[in-house]
Amino acid sequence: MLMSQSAEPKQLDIVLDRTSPIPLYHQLAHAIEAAITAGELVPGDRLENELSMTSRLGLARPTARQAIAQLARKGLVVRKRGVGTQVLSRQINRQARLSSLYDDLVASGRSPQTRLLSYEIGEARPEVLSCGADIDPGTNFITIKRLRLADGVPLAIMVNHLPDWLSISEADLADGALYALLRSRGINLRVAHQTVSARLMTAEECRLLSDHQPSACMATQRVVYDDTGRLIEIGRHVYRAPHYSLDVSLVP
Amino acid sequence: MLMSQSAEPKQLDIVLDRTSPIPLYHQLAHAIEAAITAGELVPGDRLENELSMTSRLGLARPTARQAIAQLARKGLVVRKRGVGTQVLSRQINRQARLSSLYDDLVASGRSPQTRLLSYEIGEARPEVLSCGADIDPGTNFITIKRLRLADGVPLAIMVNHLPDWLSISEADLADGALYALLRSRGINLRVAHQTVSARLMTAEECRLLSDHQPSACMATQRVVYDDTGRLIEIGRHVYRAPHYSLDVSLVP
DNA sequence: GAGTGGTCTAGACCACAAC
DNA sequence: TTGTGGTCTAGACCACTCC
Repeated sequence: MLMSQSAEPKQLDIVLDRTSPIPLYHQLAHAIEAAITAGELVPGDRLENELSMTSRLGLARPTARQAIAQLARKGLVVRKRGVGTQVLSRQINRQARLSSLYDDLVASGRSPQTRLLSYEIGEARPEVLSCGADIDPGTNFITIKRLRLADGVPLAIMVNHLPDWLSISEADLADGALYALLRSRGINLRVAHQTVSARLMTAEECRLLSDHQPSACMATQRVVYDDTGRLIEIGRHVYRAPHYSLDVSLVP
Repeated sequence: MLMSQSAEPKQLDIVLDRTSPIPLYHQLAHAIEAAITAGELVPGDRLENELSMTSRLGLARPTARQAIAQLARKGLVVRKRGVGTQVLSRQINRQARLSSLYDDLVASGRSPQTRLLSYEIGEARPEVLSCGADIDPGTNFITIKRLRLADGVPLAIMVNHLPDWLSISEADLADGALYALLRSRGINLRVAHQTVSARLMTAEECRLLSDHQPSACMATQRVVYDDTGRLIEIGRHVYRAPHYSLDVSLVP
């Protein structure tokens, strides 16, 4: 039912600004994506073909192809030789994001708080060196331990190790959103490797998370780099099980 | 330390086969990737620049760009305007795969077994309809429940729902590798959405997994499509906590 | 200023799908 | 046979980085 052929491709009302510093292929991709998310194009609809689109918009074919290829990589459309380009179901379009728990809580309308439990600077600890990243042994790391609460309820214990050239101070951590802080410093988080496992809480975790009986928790470890390959963060987080689930989109 | 500039870009010994049906940009990307994984290019090395590479190999620039852009998207190299293209650390190159537990066990040298607990065909159950995928209510689904063991030890309980047009029979499931089976039918698994959470086992899970005391488990739910947007599988799996961890690479 | 990648053009020919 | 996307060429100009 998804791939029912609509007989006629839909022409979109697209306006390109050639004076803008934004690349044309990006403007085009954005316009098509907007039409899809706005429901102007629904799953199964066929896009206007490349030749028609390029002549109508006054573009060269490779420019339009670059835009559409981007959407195909994102899983918004499928391209089939001899057939055309079709819009895919919105359900499969969610992308894996490198989001923080803080952002997730804000997005879901809850009010997160953060309590800084400890802040230390020192040489890389064994658990940092053993995380799989290649680390210059001389590098100093800032180690922070924080408790995250949502609407007053303890949710997670977060231990983060950050290279000290980032110069993150205790004051920087006051408002709690570590990834927002990094982004504001012009760091583009690029690729992360994350391991997730489940286990019973330790007694200390139980105490910090105000659980009276030991229950299950989710333990994550992530290694985050920036787009130039610099190691930015190693995080070991423990989440109260019933209060948190991890959403991941996999692209094989 | 990672981004130390090597003064001289390294010229690779690349042979392209213009009679091959494999696209030139793909041959080139593969050759460069092979040089990186073989250690011929090490992290921090600079790639030969585009103009030199294209004139040396007799290619047009867009062709070479397409190859290098592919590697940049995979996180193998970084490109910087005015600087060049550098090889990134191998540590961050692991990609999220849509792998099955079966493949993972084989890869780690253990011998997986699968026991089929139940096999039913019927209309979509509520838990299928509520999974977030848009499903034609009339579609029939095959529901299978399996127990996965590694070296004789129960590891996971797996419940899968598959649309019946796939015509998966009980016999098909004998050797256990569901994803391998799907691939052999020419289905390209494309995008999945997966939710992971931790909780305590239920009594029945405890019994099936031969755990005498209730312990933590990891529960995953994944929705899998193919590259044309067809719904292929909905899976709800429960893993014994200490025996399994999920590896995920995130690309924001 | 020299060297790099980023964008864009205006074509060409081919492979595949549908009719 | 016609229409579609897939690949490829041979250039052009621009923006950024480093010296």
